[in-house]
Amino acid sequence: MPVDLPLAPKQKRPAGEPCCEPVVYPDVQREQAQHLAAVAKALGDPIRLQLVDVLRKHAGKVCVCELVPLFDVSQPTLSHHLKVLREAGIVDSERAGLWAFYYVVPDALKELETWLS
Amino acid sequence: MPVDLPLAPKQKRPAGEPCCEPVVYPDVQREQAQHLAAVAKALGDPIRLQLVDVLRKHAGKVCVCELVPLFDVSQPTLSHHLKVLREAGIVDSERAGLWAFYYVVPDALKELETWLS
DNA sequence: GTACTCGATTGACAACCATCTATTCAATAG
DNA sequence: CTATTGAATAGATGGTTGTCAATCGAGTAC
Repeated sequence: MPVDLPLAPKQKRPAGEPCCEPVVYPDVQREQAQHLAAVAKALGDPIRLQLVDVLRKHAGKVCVCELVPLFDVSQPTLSHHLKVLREAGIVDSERAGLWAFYYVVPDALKELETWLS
Repeated sequence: MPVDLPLAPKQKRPAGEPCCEPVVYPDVQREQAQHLAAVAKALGDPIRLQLVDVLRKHAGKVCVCELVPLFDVSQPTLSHHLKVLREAGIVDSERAGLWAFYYVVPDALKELETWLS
């Protein structure tokens, strides 16, 4: 994840010259940044963040019917948020008859946590 | 941050009754979730995440003129992203003559990191 | 079978977002 | 003073997002 920008202070510079040479950003990092940002983006809604919070607290699988009454949004809206989290790879679901049970994918948040620390 | 959902399995239930009682979500947590989500949202763009990454790697303050050539976006667009990060409390800036130097606010990401772990 | 229930999907709509070009503002250089 | 420069702002635009009401599909209960 390191970048190694050649970061000269450049307090003063000659008038006509450019301020600094363009630095190539490694593509590997760019891809990882895209993934990290995608996870962060999925967490960037209060309802989704609380959903993840609830699911993580109850380490097991949680029925959607338990989740809906926790929030002041309609059932389709909550279903949409769960879909966003699923597509970001943060949660997954399992059906049992009529019910759907959601859970946090193990280590799905680890990469972001590592980057943050 | 704990939630303490009374999470009964509810494998089967009588037909007419509701699936589960509504559970009150503590308002304290709701506010914290809003803050955490705001920080995550600001990180939810690849360019902004890479900006934070660059600024964190170079523990000092970095001139905007160093940052612009790193990305394939115009200078106003980058300025916009820096503003978003500033308004989320993640970075701050300091002017020295014509130049503006940005840096990551110490511990700005700590709350999110703690929540993630 | 019919009636009902849970959850996902669809379609619509307003709000927001990332991006650009053009401009402005402040500071420096001459 | 004027010209130039680094960065922020304004305005426009196409795309995305959060939300809801309505509907659908699959499973269950009778």
